[in-house]
Amino acid sequence: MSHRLPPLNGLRAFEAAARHLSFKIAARELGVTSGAVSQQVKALEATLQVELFRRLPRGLLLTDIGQAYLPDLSEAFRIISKSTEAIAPALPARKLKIGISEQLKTHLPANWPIPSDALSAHVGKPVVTTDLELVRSGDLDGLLQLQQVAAHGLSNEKVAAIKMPTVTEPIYYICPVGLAGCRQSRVLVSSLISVFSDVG
Amino acid sequence: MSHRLPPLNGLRAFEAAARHLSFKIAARELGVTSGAVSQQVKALEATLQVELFRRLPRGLLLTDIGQAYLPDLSEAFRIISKSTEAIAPALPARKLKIGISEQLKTHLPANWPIPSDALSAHVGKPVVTTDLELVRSGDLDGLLQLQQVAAHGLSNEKVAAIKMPTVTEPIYYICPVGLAGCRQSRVLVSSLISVFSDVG
DNA sequence: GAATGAGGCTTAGAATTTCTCTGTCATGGC
DNA sequence: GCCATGACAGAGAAATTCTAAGCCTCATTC
Repeated sequence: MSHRLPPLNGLRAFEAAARHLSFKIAARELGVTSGAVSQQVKALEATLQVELFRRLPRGLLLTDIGQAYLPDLSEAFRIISKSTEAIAPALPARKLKIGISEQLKTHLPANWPIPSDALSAHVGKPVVTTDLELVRSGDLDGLLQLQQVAAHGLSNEKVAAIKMPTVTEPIYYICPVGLAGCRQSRVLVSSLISVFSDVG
Repeated sequence: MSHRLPPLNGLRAFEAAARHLSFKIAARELGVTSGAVSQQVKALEATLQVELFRRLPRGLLLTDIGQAYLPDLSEAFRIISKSTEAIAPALPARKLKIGISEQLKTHLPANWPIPSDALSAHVGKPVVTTDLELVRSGDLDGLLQLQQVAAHGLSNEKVAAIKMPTVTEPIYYICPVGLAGCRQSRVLVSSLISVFSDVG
């Protein structure tokens, strides 16, 4: 059986907004701006030729059609979420935001993480910085650099090494303690080991 | 309840390929190239960190994981398809491929159909041509032009009019008889009437 | 064995979609 | 009246998706 499906990302935006009756809150949940949610829902309404929401100055009301649509969509997404969890228990919540030092940057490929590499699903494009405060504040999830620095309160481990002709430079991964052993971090570390060398 | 969802378009590609055990056939069903399906499935596998297919020189086999995933996905898409049908009975199957004459083109906005307009969900970017054979062969779904021409075997109707200072130019819509009254055509015609004038 | 066709893979770049940012508008509360 | 809130709109940036072309591994035919 072949399905005829509307824009799936638009459905996701609608479903989140319908649960909260708010583009603003849905945007936060989806990790995008409210303008993006607004555009997605509007495009979906145009495709379907139906009105799903009544817009108020401060929030949304579901139309009867929107109200009828929501339960099935929520159920479908629940099925997808549940079955995805069953086959891939550790689906990453989002990509890690990593900072890398200028020095380390020269050793990495220009478009690291390589788009076709599995790591790119777990780590976003890095920011070039060594500012620990960005990690402490939560703006970044971690830092990768070649210098060892004091990083009180954070996990600070030697995770890989760059073998050069005369010396071996260790790579340090500094991140909140809670993220140190998480799946994304583990994938990041093993990717670094395959690009460079183990800390051995 | 908030869902954690993998790339939905990737799921769509996987589900179609899994039903057919063929990227080629799935591509035909989805209206894209097999390369596109291949890339989508590969990206999904990378995100989930699982193998969903075993690739053979001529076709696919599902892995155990892929086999486990398929029924739930098919069910979720069936729910979405069914509930979408219930609220929007005439979801367009695809966008109409329309040819417009050079002359008519000068009267239309440069980026017609306007992306934010409802028509853009029903009609793709037009091709500039007056070649009726493209309609007969199925390469185009219809032609819009200002000259009346003989078009045996096709529907050939005056659908709107351009009011100029000294004269009124009718717009002719030529298409296969079967498409003349379909939803996309009707949206197209009413859009032309709102841009220009009724044939009155 | 050689030639050919089938279908998946890969890559680069084109095309499209999605996103962000900024400013506007209509409230709603003080 | 002022300010805050949240949806809307548009332009352009960013990301994703797509196409086209060529490569690879078979499987079949001559």
